[in-house]
Amino acid sequence: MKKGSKAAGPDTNGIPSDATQKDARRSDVRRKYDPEQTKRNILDVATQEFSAMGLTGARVDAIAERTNTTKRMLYYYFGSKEGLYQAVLEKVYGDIRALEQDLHVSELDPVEGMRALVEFTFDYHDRQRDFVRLVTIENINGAKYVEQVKSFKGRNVTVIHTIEDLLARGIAAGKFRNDVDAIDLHLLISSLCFHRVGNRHTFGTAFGRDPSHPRLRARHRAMIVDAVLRFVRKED
Amino acid sequence: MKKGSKAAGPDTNGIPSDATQKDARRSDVRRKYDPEQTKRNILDVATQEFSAMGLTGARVDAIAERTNTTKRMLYYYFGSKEGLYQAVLEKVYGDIRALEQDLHVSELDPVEGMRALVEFTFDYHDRQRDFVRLVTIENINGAKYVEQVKSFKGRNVTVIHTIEDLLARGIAAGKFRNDVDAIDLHLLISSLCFHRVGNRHTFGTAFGRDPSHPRLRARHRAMIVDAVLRFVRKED
Amino acid sequence: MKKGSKAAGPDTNGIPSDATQKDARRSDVRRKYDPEQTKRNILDVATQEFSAMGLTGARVDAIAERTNTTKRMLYYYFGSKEGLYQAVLEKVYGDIRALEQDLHVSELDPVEGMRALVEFTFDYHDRQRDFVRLVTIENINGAKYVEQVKSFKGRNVTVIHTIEDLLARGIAAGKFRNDVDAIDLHLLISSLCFHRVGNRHTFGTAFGRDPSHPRLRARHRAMIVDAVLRFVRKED
Amino acid sequence: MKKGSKAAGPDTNGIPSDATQKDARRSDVRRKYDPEQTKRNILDVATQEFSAMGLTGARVDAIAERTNTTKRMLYYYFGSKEGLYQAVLEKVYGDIRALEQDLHVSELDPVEGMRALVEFTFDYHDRQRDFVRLVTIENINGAKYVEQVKSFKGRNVTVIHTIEDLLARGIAAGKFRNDVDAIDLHLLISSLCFHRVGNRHTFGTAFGRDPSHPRLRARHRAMIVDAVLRFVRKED
DNA sequence: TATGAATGAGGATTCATTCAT
DNA sequence: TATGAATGAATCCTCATTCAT
Repeated sequence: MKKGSKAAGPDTNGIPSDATQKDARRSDVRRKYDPEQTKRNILDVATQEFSAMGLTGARVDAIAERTNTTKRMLYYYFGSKEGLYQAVLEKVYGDIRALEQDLHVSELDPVEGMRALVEFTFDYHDRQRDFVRLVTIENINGAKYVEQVKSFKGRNVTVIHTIEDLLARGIAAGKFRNDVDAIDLHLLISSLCFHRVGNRHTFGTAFGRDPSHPRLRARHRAMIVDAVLRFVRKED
Repeated sequence: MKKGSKAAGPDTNGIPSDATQKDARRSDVRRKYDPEQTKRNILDVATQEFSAMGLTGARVDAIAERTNTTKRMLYYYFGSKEGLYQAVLEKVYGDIRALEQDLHVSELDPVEGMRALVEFTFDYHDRQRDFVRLVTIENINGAKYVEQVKSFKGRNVTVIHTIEDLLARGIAAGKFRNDVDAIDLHLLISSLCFHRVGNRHTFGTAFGRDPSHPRLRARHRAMIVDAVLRFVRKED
Repeated sequence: MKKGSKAAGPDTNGIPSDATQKDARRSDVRRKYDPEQTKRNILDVATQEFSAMGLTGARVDAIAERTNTTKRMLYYYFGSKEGLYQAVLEKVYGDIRALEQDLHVSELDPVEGMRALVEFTFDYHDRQRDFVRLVTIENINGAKYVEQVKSFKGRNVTVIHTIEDLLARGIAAGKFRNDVDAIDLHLLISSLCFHRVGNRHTFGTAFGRDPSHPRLRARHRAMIVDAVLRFVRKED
Repeated sequence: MKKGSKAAGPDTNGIPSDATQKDARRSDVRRKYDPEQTKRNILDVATQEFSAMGLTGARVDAIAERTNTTKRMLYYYFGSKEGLYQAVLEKVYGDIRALEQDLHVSELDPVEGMRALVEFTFDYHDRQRDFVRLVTIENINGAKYVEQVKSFKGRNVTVIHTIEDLLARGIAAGKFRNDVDAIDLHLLISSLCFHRVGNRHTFGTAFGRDPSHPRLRARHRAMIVDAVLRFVRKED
């Protein structure tokens, strides 16, 4: 009984993975030799498998099987299972970074900007489960692989700058307290957005509530925004 | 050469694991056949290995090697790798439950009680990394095994009761707002306490800060208490 | 078409290998659990395969197949293909060393002692083709593995001592010249005994003569003894 | 990571290989399509790889990588790995043959001629390590491929003729004994010249002496000449 | 209760070679 | 003539588990 070769894996339970195969086929013409497509296809399937099964749990055979190509190509392009895993991390971190470009928080008033940032963070984690899971998996690996991902550090620097800017403007406007560290605040926001996604299975089992249910989701979103704004607000 | 047989594993980086082997030898007399001791010994080693490597990453051979006994005994007592993993979960959830008994929050004033609860939750997660890791791992497994752990559901019910009591008394005392759901609040507290431990590796890599450093630890503790209290406080 | 799984391999052409399987079965009772026998059996088969195919050419599957046990045991006892190869080297060097003990050259008159040493060296190389081949293979590997073989260095020291003793006594007796270095002489003797075995295939192809044919063998033996004695003899 | 792709391989330890790549580029004009140059380039690289790693140990990918062209060309010109190996043998045997033309032993007095022949043989083996290694490798292959090399047999016939001529003239001059077989003598000379090169790694490991060191080299050369002359000399 | 030996099924990786352009 | 992409068949190795004592 090959565990990894079944269609889904433990975590996907019905909800389609973020990495859709649609992308891999977007060109109308299905050319036979298309390295970019081949790589993308492998990467998408691998993202699913690694995020569903972890690094050790993932099966190279299972990945290859769901690919349009063969196992050999996986090694041809990515060298090893670990190389493929790293490429997945790279892609996933690149994706979130690209999205964050569109958030023009600096143009908003500090309170609204903070709200927008939290909502974006919330929405991103809520939707990009693969991302959340891969981060979780990296922490089990002791962040061994993410260290080598170029887009990783850069991404975090950007976020901190955004938060620093918001805090500074909020303080200047007399809205925010002046004793909050930007990195600490980022940790706080991340915690709130990450945990309910990453640990939703134990949460669901414990309380019979699926935190990804739309109603709960909306409530959590509001709660988290509220909690963050209360936290940074200057009290008289 | 053998990956799993090295003393530590990816996550322990210097800090001794919670499951010390000392416990397994606490009786002065080393009797020749002591099933209970044997089982405890296996369980302690397994806790380290599973929490360090994950379910799929853990190696039965590696566990057996660091045990005072042989691999056969592991199967004799726990039936299979999964059985052993489940026994580890069972033990770990039992431990936290035992500790929570000592928290007599109901005897404190609601604000102080809330502070005490948050601090307890913070300290527990901060110290019991194995617990945090195993919860993480369970979420990668889709909470498949924790569902069968008896002490699991009970534990959560207790926590919610504690929070409901605190909220009710805080509302009655005019200190807490009355629109907070107990389970949501539990999730919020958990998020803040869990994330910084569970994801400390990626956090450390991203920001060059180790969240388990004493100074940072103290600041986080205060911040989280502050954030929770601000969140539940009734505003005029 | 599995190259390595055919009974013999390129070099054995009909002549039984030195490592007979007979040894592995010498106890009348074929016990089911006999680690020593299992190891010996694997080692014997591996000696054949490695000496016939080289380190890279040898196939672990082929070795396992001709064994009384499974491939897994090979890894159980020897860890890896390279580990097994090294164990083979160890055994083969141990064998020759054991044999050399029986040569009591020091009890003979220097000329007769030298003759005996050369004849022994000749006979050993002539018979132990596996040894010769494995040395050859090691030289292709850059002597990478033999360096770690304990019995290797010791063996060579012994030979040099023997030669030094013979030379000294021969010089004292006015029979040998006094300008011969022992290691150089050892190299000379080895060259003559080794080459005709190690390179007998190209030699056979080139001249249509099989140097292992009994008649040729005897002539070579006499020639080599003659050449060595002429080389060391003191001329008037 | 890729074993075979490193510049050298196990045996070259610092000393440049005989098959320099310079040759492949000797024409000033680098024409775009130059089949001869491409072939020569492949052959040179292949000589290095095969002589360093053996037939099974050599990697087609490694060869292709160090080539100015692609793997496909390798198959285009040589058909298969074995075909390429055979072409390398062919080239290497052609080289030695060409050199031997320059030795005009027949014009020398028999003793001097014999000395010249031995010195030439010594020098050739000493310098052409690739040749020595490839012969060694062929013997591991059971001389399977060299049999099909045209220049092979011819070369050997020539050498024997030379030796026969020297012996005959030496006997006629009363300098050489008359009971030496030309092929046996060739074997003896080859042994002495070949062994110290082919087995220099195990020799070096065993005695801490590198036989290719200039001082040792000179001494060996003299010793071998001496040994051969003593062997053929007519005694009174 | 305890143990070293043994194993089948699977798992990652590499190989020489061929295809489409 | 030349090339990057693609591949099936091995090849080495590991895993959780069971057997015989």
